[in-house]
Amino acid sequence: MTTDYQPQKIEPKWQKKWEEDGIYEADIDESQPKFYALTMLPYPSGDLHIGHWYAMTPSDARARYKRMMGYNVMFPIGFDAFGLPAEGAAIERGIHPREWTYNNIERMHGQLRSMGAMWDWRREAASCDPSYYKWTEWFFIQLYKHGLAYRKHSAVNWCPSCHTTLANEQVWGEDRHCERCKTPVVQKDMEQWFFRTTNYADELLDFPTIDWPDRVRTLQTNWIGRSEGADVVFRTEEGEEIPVFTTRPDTLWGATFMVFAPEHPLVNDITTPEQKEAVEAYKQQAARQSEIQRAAVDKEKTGVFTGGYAINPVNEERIPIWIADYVMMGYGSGAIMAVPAHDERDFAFARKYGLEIIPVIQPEGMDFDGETMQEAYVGEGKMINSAHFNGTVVSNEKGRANPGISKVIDWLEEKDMGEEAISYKLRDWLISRQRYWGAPIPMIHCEACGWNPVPEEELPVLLPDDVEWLPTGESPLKLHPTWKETTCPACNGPATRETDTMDTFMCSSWYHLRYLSPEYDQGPFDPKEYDYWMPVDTYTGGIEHATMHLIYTRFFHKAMRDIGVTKGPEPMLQLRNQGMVLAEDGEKMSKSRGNVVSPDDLVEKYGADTVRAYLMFFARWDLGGPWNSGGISGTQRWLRRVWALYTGTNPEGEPDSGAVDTLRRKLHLTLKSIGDDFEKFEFNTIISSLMELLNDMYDARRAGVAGTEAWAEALDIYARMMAPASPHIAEELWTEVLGKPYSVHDQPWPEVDEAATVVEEFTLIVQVNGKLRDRVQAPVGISDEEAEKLALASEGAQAHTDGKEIRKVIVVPGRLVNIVV
RNA sequence: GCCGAAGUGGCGGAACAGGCAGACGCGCGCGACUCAAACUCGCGUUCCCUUGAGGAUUGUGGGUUCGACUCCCACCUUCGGCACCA
Repeated sequence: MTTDYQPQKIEPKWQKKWEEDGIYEADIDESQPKFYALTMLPYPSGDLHIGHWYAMTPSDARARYKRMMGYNVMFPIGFDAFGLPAEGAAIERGIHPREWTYNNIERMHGQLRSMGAMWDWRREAASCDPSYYKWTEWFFIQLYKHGLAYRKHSAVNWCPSCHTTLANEQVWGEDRHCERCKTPVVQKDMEQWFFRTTNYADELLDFPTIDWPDRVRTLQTNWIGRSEGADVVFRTEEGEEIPVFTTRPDTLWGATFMVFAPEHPLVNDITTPEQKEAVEAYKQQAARQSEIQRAAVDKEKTGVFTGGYAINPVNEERIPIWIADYVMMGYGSGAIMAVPAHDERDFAFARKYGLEIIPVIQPEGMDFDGETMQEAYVGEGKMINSAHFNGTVVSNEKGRANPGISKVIDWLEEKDMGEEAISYKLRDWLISRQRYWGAPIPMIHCEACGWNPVPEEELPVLLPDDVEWLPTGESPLKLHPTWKETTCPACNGPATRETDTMDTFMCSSWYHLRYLSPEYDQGPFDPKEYDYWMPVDTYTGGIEHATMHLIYTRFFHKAMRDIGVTKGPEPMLQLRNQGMVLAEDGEKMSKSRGNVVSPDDLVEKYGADTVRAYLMFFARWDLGGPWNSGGISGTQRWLRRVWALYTGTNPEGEPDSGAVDTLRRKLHLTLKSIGDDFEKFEFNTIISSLMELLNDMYDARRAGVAGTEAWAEALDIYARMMAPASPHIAEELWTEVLGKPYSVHDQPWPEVDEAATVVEEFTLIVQVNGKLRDRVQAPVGISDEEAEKLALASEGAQAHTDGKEIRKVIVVPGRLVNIVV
């Protein structure tokens, strides 16, 4: 009667039935604990690739496991559907971005269904849908009304290939390239919309209530880049204030010159006529350089004297002001006090240009001389050359924890020369994009009234359909003849709409909220759904979003909490990152390299259950690694053997003594470890445990266990344990082969029978000098003395202790005996 | 340069509150089934040698310990992130 395992037949059948029956539809149910399992939403590129499968199927398996554990689990899916590739298709092939996007979504629906995941399709959301971006616009207005969205003129990152500005987080790597298209960005002076992420810098550094990987916390912490120190006000000779930020106010007496960023607004005022030419030349060169990119990493410092002087407030010293491109306009105040004796960069600069070096911190037993110092001293010591602070101890601590720094800050504040200050590397989030396919920024500009938000009752500001793309790559919104013409909400006079759209990371900052109630039209989400489901319990996705999406979405949540829209400190309680599946050659998969692994082909050949299991099995989920096409036959064989075991004929015979206990013990130990592994996201060992148990079940069947109660129990539990990883075959075996009530996915996770795992005997390891010499069977609970006796008497021990003096015997109860000779 | 992660058979990987290294799988070898192949099944598979009561072995070198893949110190390699951040 044995038929072959035919996934191509069973899988579509069950997928259809599960969806028709709505078994994965999760609704509010106060009688059950809720579990919101979320996986990062895909961009509708048109093809679900193996990386999506690698990210999603273990997340699905774990959501299924949680469901069987008695949680009311919601596992939604949707599309991050705005973005540039759709416009690329429009330019290249003349297809409207909407059409291209929805065609792709349609195709990906099929692919997502082929996975056999427990998506609740009723909760699907696509960010490009007007019913969605209406609320993206609405959120913008809330941020604007609460002073968290603002417009400013500044130097911004421009991607010449995408024809748009980018946020700081979206510029990557040494060559400062666009995160999306890898083109090096250039600097442009533009007026743009920003969100005040920096208001939340300190709160974003705090991860008290969430279980997130250290790696992500570290990346975010470094990205936010908090430094403690002081703002100190220097002055020009004319009395103009020059605020500077320093982390080392204790070295103020060693400031022998100042350095301004070339773009610093005071440069023109302080430059003397004699220096004008040199300064102008340097400024131009610096501007050009930032455009060509600063190629050299360790390039030599350059700079030019402005001819101007500043007064150091602590000692009234007159010090020269230079400009140099190692000072950035975007950090601190764009000007620094230079203390060459105690800062490596300032030291290099001072030596090169022959500037004075005055040591002000000195460790015990040293006698620094500015003329002869070989390098900057950055360690601890006592203050010298610092007036009444001489002798003050300076430690290696940062900020207030350092007694020297702390005392100087107190004194500066007392004398009104400066104050304690904290500086961050984090910049405000630039959200304007000069693109068409994004959520419109719902703002209107009027010559008379300035900027005003579109009245909320007029939302959404819809994207116009009749648009044209020029080969220049410019946004069609700007070029549209009438779209931007409107009236001012304040004075009713003629006004123009903002033609920029929002960064798509704004859309993805709140998609987990739209999933709650994608049809809801009284607000971005139904508060009842929010109160039941939020926060997200488990969030899975790639590490590459550590300093982009994952910072933005935390900011968004906190800002909205302060505005009164969301609740609680954090949106996602637990985060786990999967690794990346590389191509078989160890390189990144890409169409141009031709090394892409297609999940569709694999599903067609092996079935979804095999692909799912292999993705869970072939690598550590958090690390990923190169694809190995050969290995998949192993998981395919496993499922075939499972099938054969359930559908084959069993040999006649009575069970061997002990075989039943052995099987039950293994069964329940496996059950226990699989549960632990699901909790810990260790998916590879889940599959290997199932394989191991299967081997033991074959052994048990050979030993005549088939037909016993324990055998029936094993078949029952095994099918349930497989259900999360390989849902289709589990259902077929459960419902059709075992004839149990549909559906296996509505069954509770089996309970571990602790009694079954108990053993009477164990293998006692006998070591001599830490080396394995024998193994003997011993009863559980054996006394240390008995164990020692047993070990000493063993053959292996005898051979290695013969004629030697036994110095010591260590007994580890229930494990081993180590004899030291 | 700074921060972080990872180094275990031919390969992917198991095992770490310190206690049998190499589970599970791929690959490979031998055998069974077959006219043959595929499938399937069984056995074997860390390395070395003088083949046995043998030795070595978890990137390298030290250390702690009766005992180290696991803890500590130093270093090497690979991969990610940041990069003149004052």
